[in-house]
Amino acid sequence: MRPVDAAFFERPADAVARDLIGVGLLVNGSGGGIVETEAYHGADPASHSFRGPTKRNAVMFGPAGCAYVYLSYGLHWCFNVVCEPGSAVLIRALEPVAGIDEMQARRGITDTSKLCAGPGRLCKALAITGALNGASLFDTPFELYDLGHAPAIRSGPRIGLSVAVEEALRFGEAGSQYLSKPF
DNA sequence: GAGGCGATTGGCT
DNA sequence: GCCAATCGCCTCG
Repeated sequence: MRPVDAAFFERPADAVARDLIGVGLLVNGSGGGIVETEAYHGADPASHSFRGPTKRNAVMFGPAGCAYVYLSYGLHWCFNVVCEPGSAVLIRALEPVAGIDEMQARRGITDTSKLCAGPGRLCKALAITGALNGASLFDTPFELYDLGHAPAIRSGPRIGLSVAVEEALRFGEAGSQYLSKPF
């Protein structure tokens, strides 16, 4: 598997999104394997960066490999990784591996197939908030690791958008039971 | 300075 | 399947 270093993220968001499937992500020791992502590129009408830098999306124009965390619908955090300037990958779902007890307690449920199945759920399970906006994924509390296997990848249209719905920029592990929605 | 809306979720019909 | 919750950001006047 390709090493997950700074150069890994300094690429177009769709390539990073595809290659992140099967990569392990931990926050303060809890997390698991990434099974679902979405790419948001700079010329993308659905991307926060589409109209240029603003206070909220400033991180998207900063260094690759940093976290872009924003509040959605006034109550859910969404976790992205910055790629090329103005682009990012939304982490939508994880297969729980480590710190499962902690994640179950934070979510208030025990069903592991729904623990991290969706961007808002994932952030709640891993305790990701706006406090981590701009933080590097190569520094604590983050940890990236190689799961050591290359899963079969599926792609399809992104979820929850009103524009650019036709582009197949959602990626996921084929047949995973931990997806927010099946492909 | 005010109004509208969103990369969602969980609960109720 | 539908709808409310809830607030920061963006657009417009």
